[in-house]
Amino acid sequence: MLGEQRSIGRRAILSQIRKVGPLPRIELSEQTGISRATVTTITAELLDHGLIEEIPVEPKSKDLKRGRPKVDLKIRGDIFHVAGIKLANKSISIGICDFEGNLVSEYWSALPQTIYDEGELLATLTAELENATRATNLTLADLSAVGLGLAGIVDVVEGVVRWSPSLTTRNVKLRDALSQRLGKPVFIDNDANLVAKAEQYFGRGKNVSDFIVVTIENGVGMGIVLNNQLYRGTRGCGAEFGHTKVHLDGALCRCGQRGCLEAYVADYALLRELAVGTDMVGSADPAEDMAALIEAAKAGDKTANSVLDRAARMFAMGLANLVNIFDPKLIILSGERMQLDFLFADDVLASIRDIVVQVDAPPPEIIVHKWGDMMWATGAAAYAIEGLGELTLRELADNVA
Amino acid sequence: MLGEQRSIGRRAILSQIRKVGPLPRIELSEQTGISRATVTTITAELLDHGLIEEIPVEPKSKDLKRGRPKVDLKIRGDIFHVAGIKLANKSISIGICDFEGNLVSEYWSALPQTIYDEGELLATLTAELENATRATNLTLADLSAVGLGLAGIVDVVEGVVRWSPSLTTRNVKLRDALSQRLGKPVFIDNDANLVAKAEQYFGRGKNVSDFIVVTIENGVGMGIVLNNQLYRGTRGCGAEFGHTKVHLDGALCRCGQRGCLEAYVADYALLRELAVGTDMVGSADPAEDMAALIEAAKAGDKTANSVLDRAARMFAMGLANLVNIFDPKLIILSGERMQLDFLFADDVLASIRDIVVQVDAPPPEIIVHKWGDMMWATGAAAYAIEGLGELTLRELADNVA
DNA sequence: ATTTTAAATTCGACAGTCAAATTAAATAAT
DNA sequence: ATTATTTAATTTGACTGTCGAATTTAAAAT
Repeated sequence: MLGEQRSIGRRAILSQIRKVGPLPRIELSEQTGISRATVTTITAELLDHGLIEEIPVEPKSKDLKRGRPKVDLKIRGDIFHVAGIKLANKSISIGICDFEGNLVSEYWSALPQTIYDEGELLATLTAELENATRATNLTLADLSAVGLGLAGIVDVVEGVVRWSPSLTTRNVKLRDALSQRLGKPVFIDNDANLVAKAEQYFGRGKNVSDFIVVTIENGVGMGIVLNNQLYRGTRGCGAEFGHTKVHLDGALCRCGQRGCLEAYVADYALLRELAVGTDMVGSADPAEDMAALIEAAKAGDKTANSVLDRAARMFAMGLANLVNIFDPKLIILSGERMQLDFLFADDVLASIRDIVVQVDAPPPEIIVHKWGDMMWATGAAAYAIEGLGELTLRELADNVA
Repeated sequence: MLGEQRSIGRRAILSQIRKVGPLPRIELSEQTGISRATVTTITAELLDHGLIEEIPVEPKSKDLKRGRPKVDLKIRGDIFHVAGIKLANKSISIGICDFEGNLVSEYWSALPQTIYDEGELLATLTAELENATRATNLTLADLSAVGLGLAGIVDVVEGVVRWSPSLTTRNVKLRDALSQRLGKPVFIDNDANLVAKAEQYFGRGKNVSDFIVVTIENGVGMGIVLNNQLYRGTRGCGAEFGHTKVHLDGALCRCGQRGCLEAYVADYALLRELAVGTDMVGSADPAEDMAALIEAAKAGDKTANSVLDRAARMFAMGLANLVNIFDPKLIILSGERMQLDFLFADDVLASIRDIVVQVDAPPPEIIVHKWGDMMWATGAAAYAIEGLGELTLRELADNVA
């Protein structure tokens, strides 16, 4: 209980500065409800520790006013650098951000393997991190923290990967192992959650307290933000949107079960339908086949349209269920795969409105947000920034005490 | 920010006393992390205002120990009495509780109408409340607050019933209207949420921070407790579990849409299947028909079993989706309708385990909790108690300030 | 009676917030 | 140029509230 109150204030002020960008103390006071006096003392502390900085001048804003000019405060970007890593199926992407969240450097690399044992993965991650820093004027030692996202089931509290398609063994204590190896704090999470983090920090969820992010990559992922924080189930395996059942004894899913949403909307689900009775597919590359499918549909091919149509309707049904369960303010469909545009078509989104319980209030906003390849890594970096900020604040509290 | 810290302490201590029953100050201190000194001052305040009381003696516990004996503190039941009202389709039940949560009196009455305009409903509620108090040695004036639950979509923050099958008009400001009429605070909510409240305060969710309650009455309802508090969507229309879609273009639901879970598991859904091609149903009373259906199934009738079987599997699928989305620690199937036992059969619950994403951690516990008729009203009363406690604490803070 | 033990209270130090007064830094007026 | 005005930020002093340590209280053990 001791020193707790000040910690709350510090956290409130720091996160407010991060959220609404450069702003003067007086507005901080108004927005947080903390008195000017206290804002002064807290910001002095944060300045002292280098977490924030005053912006030299404010070049003469809109209208010239008299009185002592405001002094803007902002997060000091150059105090820390962090790396965000997204480990994908056969590739890895790494983004290096400063503490303000500016992407300083991007790195992408193909990987020879898809599945690793713990030692191999640690070695690979370390090596690729070094590669990524080489492209900048930084070294590995300059990074203050690392965020890592990978597919699978991740116990965030313990830092353990319960299961991942990228790992040969279960229950790998990846966070601590990597942290020890790198000599700096590491934060790991499921990759769908990282997209939610990216949206929350840098994207369309920036000032929204409750929203849901649905991603389509290979599978269908989901991140839930409630009350400004990521909701993870009790075992870290909630939010398995792709494996919610949309049909009793339905189509077979990669996971071995039947009727999963994923088994109706993922690449493989669409392509296997075409495998019988058409010659539309057959190249070795699924991406190529998907392109052919979409092309055919656009050209008016009835079979192709039928396949895509059902997928879209199943997807709409899944989304409608999310609305019925969560009644969120906002759903963000986030991803980079343009070829899945058909799932995000306006009429799909419109049809959701019809299969949702009706109220007088406006239905939740559903928006499509297309990101580049770096989105995932950015989310991982956001997670590292958040964790690092928390660590630093705690350290600060201990120092003062 | 002023006086806030003390408020936090007060709330923590009061709710801890309520949660773990009579306990001495020293344990309060340990459990809340608040120092003994502060516990003394806060409990003194609460005692002063009559919210809690010391239990005269603790008759000599297990082993005789020396030292100053502990003095247990408990919520003072007789300081307040509240009524909880559940407005059902053609009946109303009212429970009167003391501030400790003890059910002092139960009342049930059939209603002549199912749907009311605002004035009629207010009059009915007031009249029935008076009837309910008549059975006790209390009068309406002795009630300090009233909780009311009814089916429909309720905006809890504004106290407005957006829509209800019991009301002829939409957007009725029921809370304030009833509050004004009765001259005491009123709290209203959706009835499924009230069951969750009942479980949280008096039932199986007592010391669980995150759980989901599914109720089967006429429809299928759900209440979600996350982080110790009820989750309501942004428009107060989340948690519509009964209207999540389990089949694309599926069975027609009462709500006019297709494929709702309710359209597969509710009474009317089962009976309408039997209406064609069997003579199993046909009495005027659905309850009687349901009994006949279940009887036939037990006797081995293939059609009856087929009907019940599909309903059970659909129900399991819906529950599995909840698990996949929320990954809760606990799901409580709460209700009184024994005739729906088939939905709660062990093999149904077991089958859920198979259609849920597998992890090493144990799957969520799914328990069946059968309550009596008063459950709903008890939940409404719990809501009133909670709200009243909050009001009283706020008042206390203002008085001191 | 006296000692021992443990709960509860009291006391004084300290942390932290805030309103009000003061200082700082700019423009406007003379 | 100098003074007045205006507004942001800081400083000051009062006050709230928490906590550890010392003290008091109420019992059993000696």
